[in-house]
Amino acid sequence: MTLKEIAKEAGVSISTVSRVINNNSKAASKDVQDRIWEIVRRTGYTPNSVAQNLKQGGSQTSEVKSRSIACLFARTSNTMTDIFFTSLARSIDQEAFRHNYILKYSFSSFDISNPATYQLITDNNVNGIAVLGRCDKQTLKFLKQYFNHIVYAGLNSLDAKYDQIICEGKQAAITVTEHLIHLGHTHIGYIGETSFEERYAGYCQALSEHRIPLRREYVADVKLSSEDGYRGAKLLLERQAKVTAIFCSNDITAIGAMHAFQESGLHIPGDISVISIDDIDTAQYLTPMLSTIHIPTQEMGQMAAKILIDRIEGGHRLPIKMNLPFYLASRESCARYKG
Amino acid sequence: MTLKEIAKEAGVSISTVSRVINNNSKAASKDVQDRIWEIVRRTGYTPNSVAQNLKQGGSQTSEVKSRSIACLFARTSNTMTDIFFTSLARSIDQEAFRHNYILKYSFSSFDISNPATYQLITDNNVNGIAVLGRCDKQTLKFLKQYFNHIVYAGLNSLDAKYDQIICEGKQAAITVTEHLIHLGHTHIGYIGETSFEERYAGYCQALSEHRIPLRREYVADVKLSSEDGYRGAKLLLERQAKVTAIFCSNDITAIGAMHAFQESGLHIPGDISVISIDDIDTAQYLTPMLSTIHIPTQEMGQMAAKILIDRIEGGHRLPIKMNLPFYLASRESCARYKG
DNA sequence: TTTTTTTACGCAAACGTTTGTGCAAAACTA
DNA sequence: TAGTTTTGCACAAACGTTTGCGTAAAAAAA
Repeated sequence: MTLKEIAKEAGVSISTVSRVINNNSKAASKDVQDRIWEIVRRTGYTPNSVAQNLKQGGSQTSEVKSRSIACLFARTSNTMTDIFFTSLARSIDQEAFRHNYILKYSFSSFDISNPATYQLITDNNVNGIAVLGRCDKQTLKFLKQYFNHIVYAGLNSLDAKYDQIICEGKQAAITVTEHLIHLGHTHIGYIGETSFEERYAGYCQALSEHRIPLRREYVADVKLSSEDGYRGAKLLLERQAKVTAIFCSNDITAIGAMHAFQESGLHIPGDISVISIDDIDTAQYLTPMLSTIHIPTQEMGQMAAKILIDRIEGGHRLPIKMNLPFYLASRESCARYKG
Repeated sequence: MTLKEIAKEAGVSISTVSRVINNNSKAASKDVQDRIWEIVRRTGYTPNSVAQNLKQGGSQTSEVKSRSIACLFARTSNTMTDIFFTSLARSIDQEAFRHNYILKYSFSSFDISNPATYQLITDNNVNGIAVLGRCDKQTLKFLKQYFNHIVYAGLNSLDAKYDQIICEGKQAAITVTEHLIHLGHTHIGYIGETSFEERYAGYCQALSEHRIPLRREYVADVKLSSEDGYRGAKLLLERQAKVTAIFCSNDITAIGAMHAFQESGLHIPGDISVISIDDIDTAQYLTPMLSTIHIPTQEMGQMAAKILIDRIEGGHRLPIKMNLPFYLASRESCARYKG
């Protein structure tokens, strides 16, 4: 069904049909309006959004009513199975829904050779993008060329010129590490990523501020899956690192690490304390219940979507940097050091 | 940049530019071609996909080269944080990528009042859709009107007229239940969804085939989060159900259930065996390691994408029903009944 | 040299919309 | 009744493409 066909059937011109459907105001007589709407309903006509967009938007970076946004995952790793990013994206989706926006392209890792990314960039139907996770300046600069509106959401701060929703990963790491220190631990291990990693930086800083030497053999540089956590813990065990507490980059990694320790007969938290960051849904149902930092992914995604949509609709304002608070969910996996 | 501008600058007609860029064959003289490509490169021209699509596709259900597909989540619950669906979708994304297809609209739950769904349906840029998870006939029928190509992926079979990739959830449930029975258990509980649920049906059937009465008080009808699993287990404990083994709908639920049991001082598998379905990454790193059914989500997603793309490109053939095998990952959480 | 084929390119229509302009007829005003 | 405003609608241009058709010039064949 097209406007043309409706027009023919109703015996009016295309423009009249278009006006009736869009303005639905007094662009036509009651009689004509009724006739048109009847046909629309009967035939189940829906406007061809492609044509609409062509007509309205025109040039590539359009500002038109496609009312859609995209999520881009900054890290090339297996982000889509990473619960942190998934719930962030999901929350963005939900909030967008409330504003009658839609989220497409929610899978694409940023990779210009990836057709999804390419199509995303050249597709003038996307009004703005949310960049999720650690992202370097070059990439952001590049994206800025193609998208009028960008909001970043993640664990580390950016240049002040970008809209950003952050929950300070470094601070969280410091909080975690100090929690262990306050419990009397001084031999604190780290399992997770280290390079360009805020959480590792926080770990180092907290140790240094408390005059605790950073020992290379206490650090297992691994990726962030359960398997990696398991391997990381095994590595520390093999090295016979005399750690009494472990800080894992995230909960998933912690699950793997805890298993490795328990497998070796160590008791958590009796023999070794474990703590991490994320607070995924299952964290409080593990045995022992995992102490972790709660990151408000729900709120972060919500704010990211809100700001993005606000930018799209409200024109330009000064960039916002929004800091959302985390909190320590102290549960069973950490105990006071009894030396 | 538009064809028009390029044409003007190169001193040729629009059609020539279009032909050069698309056919890149001998539609123009070497000289003209070079001139055009130089301008294209210099200005970074990219064709306006909206206009392309309008021209080519035309009507709503187009068959054109947008090379994009969509995922639709059949269940309205929190599917996007459900690891099972996430990894399915992710696998589809990866496979699509290999074929130079892209996956957009990966979040949308099927809900016609949801603008994402609406836009998805009226957006003629999507060549086909993959429906993930339990889906009733009416919905499929409805979708069939709007999409030329549909493939279903999930745990239960459909009418033979649809392309479908399935891993028999009912069979998996039977296998799980029989595994418990073979271990000597006769008082077997169930935690998870029951209505229209293949897994529950399998549980019932297995019990019945082995002449074990189905007891209502052994069944906790809950949703599928960890919290629900926890509550389900608590419920059984409160009822003082004398179960010696529990079958949970999925791993996430099982994590919550295990925690509830352990919290009550029960030992797994010493006092109670727990088994479930999914085999998520963390399952083997839990303590105790979770016995579960491994569902080949990776392969399922891959096949779904393959078939969908094949349909899009190869025209119509007879519908395929593909059954992928599961296997029992027997780990620590189940033990022989010692009565 | 003439005829035929090929090459190289332009013209214009079409895809389904939106929207400015124009013009009759109907409804007011004087 | 004549003049003015309003209403109701059609015409046509435009958005950026693709593509069938036409044709002049160049190349090949006769």
